[in-house]
Amino acid sequence: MVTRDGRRRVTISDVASHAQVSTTAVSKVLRNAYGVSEAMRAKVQAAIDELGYRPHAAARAMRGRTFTIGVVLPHIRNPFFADILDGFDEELAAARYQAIIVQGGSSDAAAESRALDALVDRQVDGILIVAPVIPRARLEEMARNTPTVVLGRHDRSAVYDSVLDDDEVGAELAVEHLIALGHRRIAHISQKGLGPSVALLHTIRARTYERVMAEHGLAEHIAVVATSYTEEGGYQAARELLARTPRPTAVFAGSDQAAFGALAAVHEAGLAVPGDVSVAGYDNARVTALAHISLTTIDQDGAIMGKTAGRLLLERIGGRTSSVRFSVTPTLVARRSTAPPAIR
Amino acid sequence: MVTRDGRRRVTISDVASHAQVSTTAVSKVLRNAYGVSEAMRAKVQAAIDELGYRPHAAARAMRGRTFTIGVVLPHIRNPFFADILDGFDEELAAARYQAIIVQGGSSDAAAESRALDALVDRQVDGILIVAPVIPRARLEEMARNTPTVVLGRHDRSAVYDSVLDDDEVGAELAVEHLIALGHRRIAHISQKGLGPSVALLHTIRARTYERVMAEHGLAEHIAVVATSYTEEGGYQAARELLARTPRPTAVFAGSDQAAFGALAAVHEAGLAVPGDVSVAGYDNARVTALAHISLTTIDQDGAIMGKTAGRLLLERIGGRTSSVRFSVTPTLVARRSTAPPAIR
DNA sequence: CTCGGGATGGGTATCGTTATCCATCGCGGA
DNA sequence: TCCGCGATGGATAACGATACCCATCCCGAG
Repeated sequence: MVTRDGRRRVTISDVASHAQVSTTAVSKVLRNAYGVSEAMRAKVQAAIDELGYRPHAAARAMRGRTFTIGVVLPHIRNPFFADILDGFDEELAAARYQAIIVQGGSSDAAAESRALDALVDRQVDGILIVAPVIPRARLEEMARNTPTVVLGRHDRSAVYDSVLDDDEVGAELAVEHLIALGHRRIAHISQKGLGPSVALLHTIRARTYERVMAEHGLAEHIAVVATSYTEEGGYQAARELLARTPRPTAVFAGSDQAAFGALAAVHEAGLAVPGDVSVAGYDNARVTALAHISLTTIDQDGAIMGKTAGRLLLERIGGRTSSVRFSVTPTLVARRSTAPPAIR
Repeated sequence: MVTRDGRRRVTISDVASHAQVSTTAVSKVLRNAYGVSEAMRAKVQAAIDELGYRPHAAARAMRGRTFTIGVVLPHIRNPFFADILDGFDEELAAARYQAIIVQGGSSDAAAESRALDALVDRQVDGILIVAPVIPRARLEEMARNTPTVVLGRHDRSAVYDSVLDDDEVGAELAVEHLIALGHRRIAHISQKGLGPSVALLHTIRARTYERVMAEHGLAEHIAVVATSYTEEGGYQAARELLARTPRPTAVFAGSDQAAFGALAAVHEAGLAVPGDVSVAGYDNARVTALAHISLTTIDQDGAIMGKTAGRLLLERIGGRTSSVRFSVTPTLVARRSTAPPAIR
């Protein structure tokens, strides 16, 4: 391959001739393969360093591995994904794998499917897909050919690994917390238009909200507005909720990002948090801990989840075929965005 | 290539035999090359659709294009980058290019350099690098071989295109705004440890702050704390500033993310924004507009910058060799985080 | 002294696609 | 009738690495 400035990229043959050995020998050193003496290894490594050789990932992809992991995120705007990636990257870096991220389009099954194809076309060694909305069959078809870890989805599969938190426990914690504070008119912000699958985490959070409300005799106060787990979605949903009479005294948003939007709507309506309306989120994205936000939320340790996803993926690439499911138990983090309702 | 479930991936030869033509003909259709009749095109396209053929990017990379653009972001946590990517992706999708994102490690030159290498190894057709801190020589070496657009850096180059805002104007707007409100003890939060290069945007923002302060006879009140453009950095810097006696009445943070951290520190210290301390940021990330945050900031239109970066990159891939520099003029967006200082 | 086998290094087909030739066909002009 | 040329389709050598298989060397056992 000739580069634009006329210099050839350094290839394995350059290294081989420089070290006076065969390309096979160099390849073996690169792959840590069996049948290389210490002397050979040293000689080849010296030539590699001297020439500044770097393996050509595309060429590798034709026969072997690419040492590349593809990550599909709905959208990089969600700060919780940054927490996940911190743990994921850390785990991968140790194994000299590189993560590449593609955006799957928040809750858009077609876009998500395209993103997945793009990764397969690029011959990644493994895939991490976060909160996917595509059908399970599609996921499994993918996973049969490429090691796959699915993060944040509840259906079980024999062909991919799952990393998730117990959304039922988490949602229960949030709703119970608000009820314990004395709230009765508690509303919920969810996502819409993704089918009724109980595998999707927003469905579980919404159903759990309804169940817990009913268990406490608050069935008549159930109010779910389904928009999306984004600031915009949270804002729209909260505006709609605040316009109702009587308006809710507390809002449980299905994600921190949506809670952010809800906070904005509450302030914009001239109401105080938590004085007039309590707001709780879900994810405990690091940014929610900041003092001026201080959002009550449900913690699922993103960094741990990401780190685990990385480990599971490496194991699968290493040959494991059994299916693993890793679940973290969420906890309530009560901060200053929730308080008892005003007495009336 | 045999996939794990025993099925071969559909290749160009499968399409060729199915359509009863040569692989060359199929390749020509795929590339829109010269020398294909309408009949041929239709026949081949039908076979492609029937078999669900998708080009193998890695194999393509061995001889031609990958239709992949690499994006190096310091870290996906910064919400302003999401704004940039929205515009960028939109522009690329129309040309059937796929963007892949790698994290460059906030302000870590070694990590950034590795991320860049990773993209080159993967044979991307072009590179967008956002707010890089590596030496210009390294950037140019890269750009000579791969079409490159640099976003958010002020050095001029004949080999890559630049997209940026006028940071001098922006910083001036912010400081002048605070001065016009009546502030005198105005502090600034910057980044540290990246060398004194005047090409780096934080350097320009910091120097402009100092210049404007001096021009208004406020040289004695200049106070710069250099941490990093992150929430954590903004928080640490603000804590240090608030501990000083007398403490500043206004803080101009070099980025919205740092301003976020500063807001947290102010609240934690039991002080009010803007009553006790005014805070201004830079970037106008969409999230800053939310009512409960309502951060005064400097707008540089991220979506436009991203869209332009995409266009320039496609042009370069298309063969343009002249160098382009696209600069947006920032504007002040005054919100509720700034106000006149309390009378004392 | 030969033989067997482990350790080491190398030859080479192969992965899927592109790009550079080369071959063929049909048709109009000399 | 023959020649030349444009239009079209195909054969094939790369691209850079891997992995299978084979060749060689050395050493101890029989």
